[in-house]
Amino acid sequence: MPELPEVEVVRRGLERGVAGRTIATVTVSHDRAVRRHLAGAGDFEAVLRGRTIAAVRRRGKYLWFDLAGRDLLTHDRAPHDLPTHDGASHHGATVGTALLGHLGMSGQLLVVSPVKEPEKHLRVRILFTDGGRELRFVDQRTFGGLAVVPTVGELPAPIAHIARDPLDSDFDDDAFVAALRRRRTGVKRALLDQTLVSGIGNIYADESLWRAGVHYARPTETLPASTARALLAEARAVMTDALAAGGTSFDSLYVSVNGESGLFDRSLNVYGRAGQPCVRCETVIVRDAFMNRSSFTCPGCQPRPRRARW
DNA sequence: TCCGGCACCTGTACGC
DNA sequence: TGCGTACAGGTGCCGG
Repeated sequence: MPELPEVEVVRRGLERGVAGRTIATVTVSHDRAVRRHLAGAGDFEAVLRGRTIAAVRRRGKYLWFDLAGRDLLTHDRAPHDLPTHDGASHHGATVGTALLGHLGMSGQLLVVSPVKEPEKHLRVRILFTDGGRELRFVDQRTFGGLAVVPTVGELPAPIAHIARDPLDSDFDDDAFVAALRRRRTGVKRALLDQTLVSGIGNIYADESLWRAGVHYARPTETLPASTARALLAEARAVMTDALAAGGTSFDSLYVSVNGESGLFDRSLNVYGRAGQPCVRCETVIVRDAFMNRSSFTCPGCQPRPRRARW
């Protein structure tokens, strides 16, 4: 499942593979892949033609391509008419255009030869004017998607609410610790809230909690600041390690732009290890149902709080 | 405003 | 063999 380290690996590959190139044609073969592009698939294909990719950027698990050149989105409408996620206007702000993407559960952005056979779940194909390798969005479960959106300031408008991630140099540790302790929820639910801290998904939430010795159902308001700070440090460490290993992969659903899988799954200590002994204390790892998914914990290292909350 | 539950998807594994 | 069901889970929406 692509979380921050996996998305960053993909971003770096895309930066090398498509930055500076101009889009020739776009083909959408599954409308759901562009469902966030409200004007529809035909418009999506049309507005991208002739645009040059200036840079490939990321916040949390979102990726976007900054588009240079003429600004089709602002051509016919004044900047203050541009919609945002909350309906707010941004009169006077710097407005640009970006191709925004999210990999969802199973999305892949591949840079491949135009003569390569189409993948079974190929959803969007982007060809470039130089005739070189093309960009493909492949997504089995179609939780991911692409959209052409306005950028306001440094961010695409639809993701203005996404918090910085722990690997971002401008991430504010003190503000995070304070905000986490103000919440009235379970600590894992808070870690998965992308408006509080971005980039953490189910795998790295479980790994971070295990490293910090905190149970996922620990109420946030009972966390001492020192524990909250330690948890953040572990989240940062586990994602840094995963990034260095090229990301985590359990199967072929997560791959880099070259189609290669990461190796970090060999380094996971608790996620997916139900029934196996904890590498730290040898207590058997357990799996609990949580938020319609799974939580893996070591009952020895991460005792369940008396007052659990999730 | 904050919090929790759930729909959205498809391929795979497993039990009967 | 074939069918039904559980499971994987990030995000956004909606109701309380």
